[in-house]
Amino acid sequence: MEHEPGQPPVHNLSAAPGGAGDALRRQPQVSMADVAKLAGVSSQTVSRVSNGSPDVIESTRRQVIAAMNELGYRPNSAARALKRGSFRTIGVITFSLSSLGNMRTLEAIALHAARQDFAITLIPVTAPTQAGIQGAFSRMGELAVDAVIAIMEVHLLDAATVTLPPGVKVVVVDSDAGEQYSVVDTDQADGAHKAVRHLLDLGHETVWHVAGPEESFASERRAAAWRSTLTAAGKPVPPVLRGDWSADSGYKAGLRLADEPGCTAVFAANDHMALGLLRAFREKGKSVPEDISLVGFDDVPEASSYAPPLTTVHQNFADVGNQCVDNVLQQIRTNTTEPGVTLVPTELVIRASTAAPKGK
Amino acid sequence: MEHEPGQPPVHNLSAAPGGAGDALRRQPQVSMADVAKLAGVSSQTVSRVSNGSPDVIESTRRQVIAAMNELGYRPNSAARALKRGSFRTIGVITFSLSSLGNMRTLEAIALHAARQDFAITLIPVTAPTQAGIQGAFSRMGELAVDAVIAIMEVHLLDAATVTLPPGVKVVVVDSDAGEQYSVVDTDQADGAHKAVRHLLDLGHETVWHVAGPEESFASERRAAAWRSTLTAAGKPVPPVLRGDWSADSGYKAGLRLADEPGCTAVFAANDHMALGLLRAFREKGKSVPEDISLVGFDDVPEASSYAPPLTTVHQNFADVGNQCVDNVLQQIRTNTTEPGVTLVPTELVIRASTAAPKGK
DNA sequence: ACCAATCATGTTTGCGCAAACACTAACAAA
DNA sequence: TTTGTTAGTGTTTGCGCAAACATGATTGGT
Repeated sequence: MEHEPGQPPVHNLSAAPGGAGDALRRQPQVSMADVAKLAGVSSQTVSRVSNGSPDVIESTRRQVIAAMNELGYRPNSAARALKRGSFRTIGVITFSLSSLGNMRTLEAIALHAARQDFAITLIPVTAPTQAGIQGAFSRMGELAVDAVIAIMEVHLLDAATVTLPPGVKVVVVDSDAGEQYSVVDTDQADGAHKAVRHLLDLGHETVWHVAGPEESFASERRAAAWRSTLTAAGKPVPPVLRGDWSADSGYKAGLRLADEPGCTAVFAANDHMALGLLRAFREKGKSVPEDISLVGFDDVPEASSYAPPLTTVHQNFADVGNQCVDNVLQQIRTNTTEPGVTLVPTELVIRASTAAPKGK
Repeated sequence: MEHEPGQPPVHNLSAAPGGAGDALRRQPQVSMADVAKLAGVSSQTVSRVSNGSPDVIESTRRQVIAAMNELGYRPNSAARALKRGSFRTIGVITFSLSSLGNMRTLEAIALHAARQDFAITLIPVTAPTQAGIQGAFSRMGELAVDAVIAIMEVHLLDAATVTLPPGVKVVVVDSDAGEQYSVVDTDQADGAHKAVRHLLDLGHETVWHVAGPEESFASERRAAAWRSTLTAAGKPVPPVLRGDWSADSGYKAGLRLADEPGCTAVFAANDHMALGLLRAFREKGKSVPEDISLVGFDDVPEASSYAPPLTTVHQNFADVGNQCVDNVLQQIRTNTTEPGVTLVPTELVIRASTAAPKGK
């Protein structure tokens, strides 16, 4: 077996060139030509080695690699990108990263993309305004990304007259724009359904709901699923309380709910609001789960340390991220744009915040 | 005022070119030459307009911009980077993003960099191993970033034989490697000092400490400051309990602490562990702050909804991020590398989890 | 009217790389 | 032998842009 075909590209060269001297001005980069000269081959051969072409005889390859190491050669990705017309880069547009879910998703995206040798460029959007998004997409264009993953509410995306360079693929997270874009998201409806079903199965007459903000698709879909599950079970649908995802808003909702006589079961649209509810119930002298059962959504790491440990719907953010990358890469490879929705399943994690209602 | 000097670069061109047709293969990008032809000028003039050179007469500029818009021209950043030798990109290396602090810092970095027209490339490191870091830095080299911000424990950085291309600047967060690198970090010691001081001032005999993992510099510095504050006050120094930042580990520590007879005040190295402590104390029948006072660190958004609302040390992650970017940009501009430590102050947020000890 | 000093623009060049093609040597098939 | 055939390598070319320099068109000063 002389030189097996398709050797992996030679990356990861160590040993930077010497002392960089004065290091003012842009250091003359070591180019393929330099390596070629030292190795006594043509620069094209260096290119071939650098790209793992199988058509290089082993001895030559070794010489070239030796020369690369000696000079500390690093491929210049600008030139490479210029020539190839691709940076192997995916742009990720996000609003606030401060939501746990977004961050986890981003992390998974970055990891998964790296695995396939794609880099991630982060384009943060300051304000959820037309201008903000417009600017982000514009920057995208300049950055010559091969694809874009947008982690945001899609109605904002629509509002902006998106002017992506033609040929750039888009995947959207957290939206219902499956007809226009490729969408990947947690199966919100299924998760909410499981949560409500669980409470109903325990024997509760009905389930109250503390929803997230109206602008959030995730919130709206959880609410819709809550409602439809109740309706399907022939249970009354109590009025929706609305929070803003924060523990504080949950606390406020909890204060009201604690005074609601018939309320024995609550489904909070996320764990942080559930935390607020827990606090409110405690202050009002309602114990969980004896007086009121509570289910959250997200399964934040601390959920098991809430008092009591929270029954909640686990979201698999890593999977969402992976799916995004796979989807986008697929689009790049096949050069097609395929709208559609990919749903990532959830899992109900039952802990100590739910029980059968007292009377039963 | 005909044409004021130094007009801002023309970015943000709207109106993508028409229908992209079949859109297979790499779309022939609209180049400066195309714009030049349409505008009836040389491509150099287009370049000048694109870069906001003041040496272009207003009428010409308008023509060029019109042509740009008509064709949907977008500067090709690959070519630009090739020519200029800079991508205007900062690489950010992180381990897990799932820590609140890291993600907040990252967000601030992204926002602040964008403000100065720098892009962010995310380089995630899977495992805290030599190989992992090595790989990340290697990718950095290929990505031709102008600078690197490493959000990680620096001992890992040291362990890797870092081979960054010469001329790339580095800033490290969360480390004490101020002699080698430029370091930006929360003033951990001051924060911990404030926390302990607060408890002492309330009249507690001493303060117990639930530390983070030993590998963490943040954890170690908080612990050191806790110790020195006690010592300076002439108080006994109880043994350190050690957690791993998780609420669960805090819970376990809390179980032990609750049985400790003389323990009336605890300083937890982060809020999540404090949450676990709270739960343990509750289960053990110890009430906070009546029996035991507790201070956390981080000031996570939910801290105010803990039971009771947590007194904690607020970290200004946004500031850390901004400082990182400023620092790195400064290094790029002046082309110098200046080791040193920038400390971002903390703030003690007093809520309901601390009080004077019962006897007093 | 002359020259010089602007100013606005055009021309040439090459950044580093890899696609396309050209070439050579070695060997097999006819 | 001649003619492919292939494997390994070299040569040319141009990606899109902007620095450097060149040119032409205005000015203003004398």
